[in-house]
Amino acid sequence: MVVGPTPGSADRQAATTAAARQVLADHYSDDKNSELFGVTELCNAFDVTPRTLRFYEDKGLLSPRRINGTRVYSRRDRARLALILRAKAIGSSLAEIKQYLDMYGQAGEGREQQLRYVLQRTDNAIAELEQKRAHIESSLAELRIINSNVRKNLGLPPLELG
Amino acid sequence: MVVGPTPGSADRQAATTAAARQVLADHYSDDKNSELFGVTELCNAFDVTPRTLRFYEDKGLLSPRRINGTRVYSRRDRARLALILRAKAIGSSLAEIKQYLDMYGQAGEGREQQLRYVLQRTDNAIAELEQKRAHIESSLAELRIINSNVRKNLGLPPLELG
DNA sequence: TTTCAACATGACGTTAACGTCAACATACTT
DNA sequence: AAGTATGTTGACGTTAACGTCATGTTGAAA
Repeated sequence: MVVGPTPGSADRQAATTAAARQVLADHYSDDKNSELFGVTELCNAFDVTPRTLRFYEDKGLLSPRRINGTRVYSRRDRARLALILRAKAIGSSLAEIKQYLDMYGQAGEGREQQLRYVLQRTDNAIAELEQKRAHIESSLAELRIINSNVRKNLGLPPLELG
Repeated sequence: MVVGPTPGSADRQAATTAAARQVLADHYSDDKNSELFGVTELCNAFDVTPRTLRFYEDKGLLSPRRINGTRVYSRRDRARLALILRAKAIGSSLAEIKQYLDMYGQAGEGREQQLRYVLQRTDNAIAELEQKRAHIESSLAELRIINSNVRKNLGLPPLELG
């Protein structure tokens, strides 16, 4: 643990990595006696409509269990939904997200051929995400200059570091 | 100038900022005797179709001059196109991009009321971009764990730092 | 038992972002 | 002059990602 006024970037990265492990753990979870969620519950939690959940199910992105016809979502389903929405927020299509979710499925088992395929895919996905991040950094740099200029013209102090 | 084997993050940020200034300079350029581009020229350069350029023009994102009816694009138009495509790549809609481009327009002049409005908008845009970046960082962290696990299972060395 | 709220399943409608096609003008080459 | 390349404008088609009904079912409350 590091104590101090400005948490270093190392801390942030460690926290991010820990969060990532949790997401993966949820994803791998066996779903046996894990807590279950109803459709409205999930809809409220993630601010989506039932139609959206059904649409994702049609597209094969979600596959909740059915109890008497009614959909019941597991913790794993919930984690997948979170991944879907996050991926959407950075501009991925549902088709891409489907591929994306496959990578979260089985990274431990499988024959060598299968493993190499997963490896290839994650390599590509990582490269694409880094590319997107670079785009964002560019946009941020430009907006900060504009922002700074406007602030100067208004006689305001500069922005704090985000 | 810093010389060394591993260019520090400070260097990268400086380069990014410099690039950002250039983009803004292009955007502010007067367009008088600046080099001009034809439609196919731009299409090849950015890998888009003429239909796309016309569509953006209809939407008010581009407004090239006309010479004898034929569209002629200035350096400024080119810069705007680059901004459009970059914003698209991180999941912005054309409607959002239109707002976005407005912020690049005039950040120097305008009455105080106008300036404060621009300030507000850039603040918001910056916050949203940082949010997207956080999403990307999360995805990257997860994919790197998966990638690392697969590599371990294949007896391969870990990935180099991106 | 009726009633009611929450779920289900089609089926059709809608918006964004272009693709595609037809028909025409302009300009340069042969 | 005739063809060919390159541009223009409609106008309609298409795909993704849902929204919006209409209609039927089911479990719990009144």
